[in-house]
Amino acid sequence: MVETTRRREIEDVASSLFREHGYSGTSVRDIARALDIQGASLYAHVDSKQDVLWSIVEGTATRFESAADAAAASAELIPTGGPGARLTQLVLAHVAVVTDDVGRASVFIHEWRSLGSERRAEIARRRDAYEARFRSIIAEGVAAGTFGPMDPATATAFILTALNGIVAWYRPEGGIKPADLADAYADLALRAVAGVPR
Amino acid sequence: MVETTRRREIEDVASSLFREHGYSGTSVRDIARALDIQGASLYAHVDSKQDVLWSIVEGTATRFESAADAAAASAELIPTGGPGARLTQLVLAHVAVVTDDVGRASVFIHEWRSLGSERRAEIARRRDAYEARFRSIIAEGVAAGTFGPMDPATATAFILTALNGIVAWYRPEGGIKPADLADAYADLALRAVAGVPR
DNA sequence: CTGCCCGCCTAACGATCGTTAGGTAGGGAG
DNA sequence: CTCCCTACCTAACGATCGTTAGGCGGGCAG
Repeated sequence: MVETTRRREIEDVASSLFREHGYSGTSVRDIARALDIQGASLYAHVDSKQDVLWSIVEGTATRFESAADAAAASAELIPTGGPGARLTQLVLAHVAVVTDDVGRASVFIHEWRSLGSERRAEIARRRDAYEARFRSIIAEGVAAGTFGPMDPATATAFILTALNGIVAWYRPEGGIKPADLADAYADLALRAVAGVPR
Repeated sequence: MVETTRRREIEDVASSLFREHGYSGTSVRDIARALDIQGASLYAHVDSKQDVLWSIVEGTATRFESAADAAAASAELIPTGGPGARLTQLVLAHVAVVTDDVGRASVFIHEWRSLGSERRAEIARRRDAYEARFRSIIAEGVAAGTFGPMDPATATAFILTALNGIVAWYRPEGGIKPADLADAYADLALRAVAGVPR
């Protein structure tokens, strides 16, 4: 069950259907119809409908984690890289992953609850760890006086849900360049946590 | 089809089930089981499953609109009420509606796509109008130099999705007081758009 | 006491769900 | 030419979907 091209096409159309109608709201025959084949023919390429969801969710989780790793590594290279620079890199990386494939990102963000309990637990754990990257940077900035004062967990929730909210409105054909969006969102996120002269 | 107590109970359990499993992922028999009655018995109180979704979504839309009206009226009374004060009132009002009934808010935010096309179009129109309240205040602040510089539409998307993201993590029993959350989110939103000394 | 209405019941309908079984056309390899 | 494998097909399965029809008990009004 390890195809390359056809399997990829299946996950592509499944992503956009899952994004639009949800996992439960999309039938196997819906996915097949988008590929101009019969519903039962899909089972030559996938084990089950859950299998398709898992591939999309797990693959996207890995892409987010890899991008965050790369962002942390690149922030390490900045000589003056305090919490502000590190948070900026993390936000830029997150937005890039989202805009690179909005369908898959949307499914990862919203449809992971439809997974079976063991797989759902794994994703929950990895999401917590991912969120902790943001939270610890913000906590560090608050402790150093660069940010805040504020509750790091609340600020993390605010920023991360704003970034994930991109999937609710962003359309690649809409004319907004991904890099511009990432820069704008990094500015907004940074200002939200930055210490303010009151 | 205008019950008071039983109908309300039905929409309450439907809200939490729709929130957890989505509209498509929740069956009429699931809703009935939570009320300890048979699936078919629900039809003594509602016209259809879509009817339940519509009641929840339409009622919640109205609550958001009313709260925003009240927020605008209260901001009017503040003598020094510039865009900052008006945006603060709007954010406080929005967060209050969300925390007052997270289940209904979550369904309104995520499940309106499952409505029929005419009703979906109505909600889309009302959401656009609601979003425009935020956008015009931000645009005004940017024009006055109080905010920005930034694109008001992008900033609106950032803030509004952050506020709506509350439904993804907030649990009333979690110990966070709604008023504290609203204050913290208003601070974060205001700082995000505030002009920054760079 | 009688009758009615309200809230729930059981039974069933046609449609659609995810999935399996078994078959077939066609192209590339020997 | 033959064989096989890939990619698809038709047909069907049991389960579950939203919804309708018709019945039944119990409390309230007359």
